[in-house]
Amino acid sequence: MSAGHDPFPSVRHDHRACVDNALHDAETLCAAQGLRLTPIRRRVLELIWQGHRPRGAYEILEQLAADGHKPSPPTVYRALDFLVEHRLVHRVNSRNAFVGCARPGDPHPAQIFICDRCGVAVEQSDGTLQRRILRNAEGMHFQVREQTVEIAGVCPRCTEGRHEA
Amino acid sequence: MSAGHDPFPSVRHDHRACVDNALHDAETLCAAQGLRLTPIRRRVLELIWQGHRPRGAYEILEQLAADGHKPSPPTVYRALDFLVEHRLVHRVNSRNAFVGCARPGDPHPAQIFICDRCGVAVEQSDGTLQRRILRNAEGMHFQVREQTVEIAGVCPRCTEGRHEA
DNA sequence: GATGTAATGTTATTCTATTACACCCAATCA
DNA sequence: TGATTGGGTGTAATAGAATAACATTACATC
Repeated sequence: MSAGHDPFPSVRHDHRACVDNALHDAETLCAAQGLRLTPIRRRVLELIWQGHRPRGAYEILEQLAADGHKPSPPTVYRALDFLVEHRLVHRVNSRNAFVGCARPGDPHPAQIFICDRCGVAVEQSDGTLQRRILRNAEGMHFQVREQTVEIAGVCPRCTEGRHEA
Repeated sequence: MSAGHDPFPSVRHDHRACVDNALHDAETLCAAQGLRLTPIRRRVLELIWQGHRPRGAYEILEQLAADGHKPSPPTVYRALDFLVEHRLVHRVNSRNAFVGCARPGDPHPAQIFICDRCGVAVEQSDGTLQRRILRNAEGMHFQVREQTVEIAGVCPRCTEGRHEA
């Protein structure tokens, strides 16, 4: 993995470590909160972390099928609901897809940058930006429940012409 | 329409004026740019403006059916594509729906606030917020193409207990 | 009228998500 | 013990959102 473009990872980098960390974090978090990281939930999380690009529910479903037994949609959506609810993954609304959360369990809303070319998504959590949104909401007496901030464009790696998709 | 909670309109307010303005603006804009506001496009825009709540494509389709002839999905999606492309309506990604644009033709990205209870959506265009996003993107050498900023919560009218849904 | 392009019509299909109901299993308690 | 309960999963059917591919029509221009 070459340097210089962090935090944008190469779409091809070896991220066994990412997966391992994510699973470890998830186990710690679930243990701490008395949540059940069942085999299905764990496997879905693992599959999502196979890359840094958001994955659709049916894409995950196909991958689960490769394990030998193809579950039906509700099974996958239930696992995803669990993972989203407990902040282990983010839903990417602009793509109807799901991506691993960089700060599992942390309730901070994130801004997600998604590359149109390689598909890699990276999250940020800019407190200033977030406070600005809350301030604007307050200004109109709007009570915020949830924020969706997604930015599509071209990541630094792809800008340089070495499209890695 | 009672005062005190602008810019959040009542879900029940009489907005013939909103619709009329929107259609008038659209006609002006299309004339100026040599675009064709065909009957279908015009009707779809009109239906979207029937309220301040985002509408799904199939909801629009049903309403078109009431006109006597039920078009097929591509027809509606094409009209929506046109309206979105020329900034007459916004796509609300978090709902897979469409809402009238308050500043038709203006290329400024908007932040959309959507009430969970009454469904009303209001847009804002905070330059400071937007610049902050662009700055963050620059910081990671990310070239922005499109921003999605959608905030879900409860609008002032619904907060007061007089849910208007 | 012939031509080229934009717009619409039509059919089928793909992708995304949920409803409703059955079943299993482990924890709890009468 | 066994009855109950609740969470998790299995299954079938369906709803909802979006697009592909191709045919046809409308319209401006030459």
